[in-house]
Amino acid sequence: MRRNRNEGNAVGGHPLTAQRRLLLDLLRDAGGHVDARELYRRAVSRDGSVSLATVYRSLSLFKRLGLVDERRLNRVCCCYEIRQSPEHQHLVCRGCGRVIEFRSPLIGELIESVRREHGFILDRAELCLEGYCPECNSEGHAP
Amino acid sequence: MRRNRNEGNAVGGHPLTAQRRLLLDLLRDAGGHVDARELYRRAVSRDGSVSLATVYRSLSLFKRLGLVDERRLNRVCCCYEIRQSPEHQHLVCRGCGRVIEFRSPLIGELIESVRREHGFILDRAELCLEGYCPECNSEGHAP
DNA sequence: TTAAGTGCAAAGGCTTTGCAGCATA
DNA sequence: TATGCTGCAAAGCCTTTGCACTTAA
Repeated sequence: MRRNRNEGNAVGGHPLTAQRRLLLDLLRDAGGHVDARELYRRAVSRDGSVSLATVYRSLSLFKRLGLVDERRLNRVCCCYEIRQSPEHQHLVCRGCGRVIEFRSPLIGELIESVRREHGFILDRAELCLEGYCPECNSEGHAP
Repeated sequence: MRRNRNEGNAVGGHPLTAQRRLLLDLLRDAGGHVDARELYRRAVSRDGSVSLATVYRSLSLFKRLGLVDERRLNRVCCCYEIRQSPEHQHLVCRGCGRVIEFRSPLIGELIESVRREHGFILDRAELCLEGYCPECNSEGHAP
């Protein structure tokens, strides 16, 4: 893919090239939990000439601009997701591998209590809960 | 280091070799937050012939046996720590990099609420809070 | 012309694995 | 002897980086 003309909107002062637009679209469609490799695969299937380096560089830019969040949902690699309005956390099922998003007011309370007790100003809270979902529990997949 | 005679206690049915004993000692002394590379450096300084492969293999064994916990405190590598009685979580300062352990009853409440609302049985909760500690805040290191 | 984005390939860093040798039972 | 641990080296992955080319202002 040769770089196309700036496609209208810029992102944080950086031109929205065709590659960046494609990657942002894919991230939006994915609705979260895509790793760089998978994003690259999807990008290539739409445009065979996108490079993996551009995927990483774009993700790095999106992170800096606060457009996407980087999460560690497994041991090996990072997952990326479009930043959404409500703060949310993840539940990972060790049995079937699926990831569920959830929200809880307790997270906010926790952050506030840490600020009160330790004087920390927090700008990022990442909570990863692992266990077994109801289905895997009932089917005896849990150990 | 040639393998020494089993030094008394076995760990989970596996012999406590000199290497494993050394690594467990170092993990205990470290009191948490050591990555594999650092553990390897410390091990080598006490015994020049320990290999990095043994460090990883031992850590993997310790994890399986539940002796150590693996944490992701930064983007790059894992940290390991001896499993301690009280559940605790980590506060990471983005300014000076120091890591503070803390406990909160809210974590337990959170796990219970997830069980109630989603039916998940959780066996691992990893919370990583990032921000700026009081010192870095007052010195203006925070952005 | 200048600054910045891209693709390609190579390199970097962390982790795992294959293999042969040796120790323990 | 048989099993399992170790060191060494190589390979595997994920991610970053150097370079030359191209594009847009």
